[in-house]
Amino acid sequence: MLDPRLFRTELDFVVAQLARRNFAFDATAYATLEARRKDVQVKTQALQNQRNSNAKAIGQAKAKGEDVQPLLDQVAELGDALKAAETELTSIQTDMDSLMSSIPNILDEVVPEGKSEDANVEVSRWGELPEFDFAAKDHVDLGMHLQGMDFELGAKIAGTRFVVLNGGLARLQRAIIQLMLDTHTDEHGYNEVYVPFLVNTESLRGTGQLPKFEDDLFKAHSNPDLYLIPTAEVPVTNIVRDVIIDAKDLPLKFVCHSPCFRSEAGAYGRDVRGMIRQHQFEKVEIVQIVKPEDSARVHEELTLHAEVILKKLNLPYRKMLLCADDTGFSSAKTYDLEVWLPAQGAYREISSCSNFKDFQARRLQARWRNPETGKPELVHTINGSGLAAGRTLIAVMENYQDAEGHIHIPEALLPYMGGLTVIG
RNA sequence: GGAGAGGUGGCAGAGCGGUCGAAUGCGGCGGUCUUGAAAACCGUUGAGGGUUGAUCCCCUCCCAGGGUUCGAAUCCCUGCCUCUCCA
Repeated sequence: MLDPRLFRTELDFVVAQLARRNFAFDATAYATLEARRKDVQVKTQALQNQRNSNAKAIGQAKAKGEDVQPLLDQVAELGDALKAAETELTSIQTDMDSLMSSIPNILDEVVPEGKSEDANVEVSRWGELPEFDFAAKDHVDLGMHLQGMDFELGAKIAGTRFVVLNGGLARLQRAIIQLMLDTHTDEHGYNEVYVPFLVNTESLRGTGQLPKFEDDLFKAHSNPDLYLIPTAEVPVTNIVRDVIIDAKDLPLKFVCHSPCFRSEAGAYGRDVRGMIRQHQFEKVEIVQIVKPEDSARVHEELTLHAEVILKKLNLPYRKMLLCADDTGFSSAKTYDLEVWLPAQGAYREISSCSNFKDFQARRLQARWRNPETGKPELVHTINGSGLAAGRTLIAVMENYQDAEGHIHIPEALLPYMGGLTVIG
């Protein structure tokens, strides 16, 4: 949610900024609605004031034992007028709210213009690409060869875009998750949390998935108020919903491992092969709740925290600054980390680190008490995958394969593999 | 699954349908006293919104949503949540 005051005071600026996203904002319709809101709100409050003073007068007259019937007659029609005004105001406010909550965040000034991922800007690149003296297999061939990855079984049990991992590969994914959790808690100072994987509409509204992106979510059939989380960002960030945080407790740093569930409604036919795009995948999410003045710095820092995992696994990657059109609805600025997949000969997204500034905080009413003003002010929220575990598994498999189709365990994962050094 | 109790300000805890945004205690903040601190005493202390140049002022909020009433924290209905007892 954007600051309503911004719309009242700098409408032209807002319209121009939203245009960068290709978001056509109807300023005229907004202005009309806003004018009506003001008008009806003032009217309603005047009527409420009248009702209150009438009631008070009647109470006082009654206390003195006076006859209140004349007063009662006097206020007879007030009730209907007030009810009508309140109904109209509520309806305007509902319209205003749905309008406002469907508007994306304003982009950071450094975000490049662009209408597709081709316009994303490479910020940095790390690692040396592996060279094989044989034809590198992709993770699907490797996984089937090792009898550790079964898509047909996933399809039988659940449907398309599901997988069953078996034996060493199942353990490898768990090792990857543990490495991430240990690194973020022990080395980066995050607090590990375990959270619900089903969340209510309030929570999804708070982080921005609702109302616009319901199609991307799985909804619980028996309880229409519950959805499977598309990312741990939702439950974790909602920890601070409706909270006023002490300045001394900031920043709050959370790390959370969870499964993620996505309908992939807009992705028919994309990445249908393998584990790249599944309805269910594991992810370790890192989240920071910070003072506004810190968010730009922390966004860089948090992205580096995700990069540390790739470096520990010695996986080549590049960091991309997403362009205007590729930046998510709630985000002001996003870095994607893309890992090298030898079989595809391409870099693929493995982490997305975003600075939401106060956009989520305003929806969440997540605030801190600024000691300088003494007032509650909105926090900034920042999060990123650190990393997507399923895709990390793929990357490890493809980058650490040998000519026999065996997977050599990266050194950083050995402590978690129970003595296993090679899968195959 | 059955029976009951309850959800009030940062916390604890009052509140005959009529100056109740809400007693009181604790905590927080400011002050007096003190060499300093503690104690004691005095004062202060919720959030959102409207209006305004800024105050004043006004509105809303006592779990959520409806209802009754001139008037609801208080009465009625529904939902959510918490607790106790029984199975």
